[in-house]
Amino acid sequence: MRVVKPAEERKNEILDVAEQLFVEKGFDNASTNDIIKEIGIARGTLYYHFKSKEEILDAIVERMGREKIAQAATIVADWNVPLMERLTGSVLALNVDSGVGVEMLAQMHKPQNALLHQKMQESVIAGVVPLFAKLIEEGNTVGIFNTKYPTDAAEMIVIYSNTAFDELAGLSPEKREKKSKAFIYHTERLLGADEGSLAAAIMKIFSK
Amino acid sequence: MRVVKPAEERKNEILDVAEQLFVEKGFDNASTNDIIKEIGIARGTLYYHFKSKEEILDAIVERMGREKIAQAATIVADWNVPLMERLTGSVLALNVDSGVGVEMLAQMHKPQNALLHQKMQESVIAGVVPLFAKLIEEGNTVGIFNTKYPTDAAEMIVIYSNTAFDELAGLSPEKREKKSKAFIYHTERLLGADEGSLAAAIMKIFSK
DNA sequence: GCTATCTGCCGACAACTTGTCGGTAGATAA
DNA sequence: TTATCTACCGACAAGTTGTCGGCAGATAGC
Repeated sequence: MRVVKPAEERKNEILDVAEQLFVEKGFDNASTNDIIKEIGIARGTLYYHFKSKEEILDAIVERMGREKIAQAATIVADWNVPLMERLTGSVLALNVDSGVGVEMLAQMHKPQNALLHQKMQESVIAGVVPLFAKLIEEGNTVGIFNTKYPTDAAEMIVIYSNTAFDELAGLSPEKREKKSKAFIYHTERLLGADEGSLAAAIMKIFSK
Repeated sequence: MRVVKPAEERKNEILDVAEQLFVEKGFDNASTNDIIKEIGIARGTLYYHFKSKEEILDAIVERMGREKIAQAATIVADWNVPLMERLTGSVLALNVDSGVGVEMLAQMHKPQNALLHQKMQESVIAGVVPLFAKLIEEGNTVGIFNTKYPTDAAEMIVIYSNTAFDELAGLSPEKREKKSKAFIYHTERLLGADEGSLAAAIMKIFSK
């Protein structure tokens, strides 16, 4: 018996299942057969909605990226919150919180998911770096930051946080503590902020 | 007619061809058939020397990583050269020079090669970061650097340079110029070096 | 109400993939 | 001179992605 659904619905259904499988087993190890069996549709149906496996991956990345960027954007745009907290908050959102769960992020950093991870990184960088750059420029004029290259500083922070935050997962509490402090320390330096100023903002976020 | 070679030789032959194909077409798109046809051996021969395609990749990464690390190590250990130049020299070696050519590095950063790239990055980071960290500590005691977290600073520099240097390739000369300057600027800040001190060291290297 | 079309779906099939395995050639050892 | 051991061979199993002709059921046109 065949079940018919509107294209958008089926597409999302496929993306949901594929996303889970890709993250869980890795893009290469999860086959299109796994996807269609899980949903209970035929081969042809899958290829009716997406023209290749890679296109499914791209759609997933697009979707996840959009969510993350949107989330960062709301934080960045919240004028009620001090500048410094908006910056740290959105960096955190990008890496630990975010629509996708923590365990998912960990999965994404496994070698099998290198492609997914890289595409996500590109997507997020493209979307978020400009936002951060504006924030940093704002900080420049306000006087809490001081840097000649806001965009590049933003890029460096995003890239590093993205690759370093998952190392954190497998570390002992002390090492994690140290690495986090180091990250904050270096972010302050990159932005030309006073030592400890960012750390203070982060404390504020967590005490809320 | 069958040609017999000592295992080591055949292994290297396979690695050479595989490396070229993986970089050129991507790990997934280059098939083991491509490899054996190019060399002119049978399927069984390939799997006699390597137990999987992935093992071939790992061997390639291992070999490339070893070369890069060795190269960085020689530069770092050259006591005749000033500290600052040793640091910049080895960062450059890691990214633009090195045994593998420039065009190869560009290929390696294409999405198809995400896995190769990621594994290489891990390998290089593990090998090079400790070297850099020592160098930075040395700079701390000498007084040209000033940072609380030498290891993390080293890591940040290596990771960022590794992902940012290839963006450079596709940029206009002016943007490239600006991005390079930004990178140097940020490296100085991370290390707590005087502004312009690293830039000067780099000039020295290129004027040689 | 009766076709025609259009949308979503089906599953067999072609053309690949990776990895296995029994067997073979030729150098080396006994 | 025979046995063994190393490197090699190629057919094959099991699985992969993507294609394609055709079908079912809602919607549109008459």
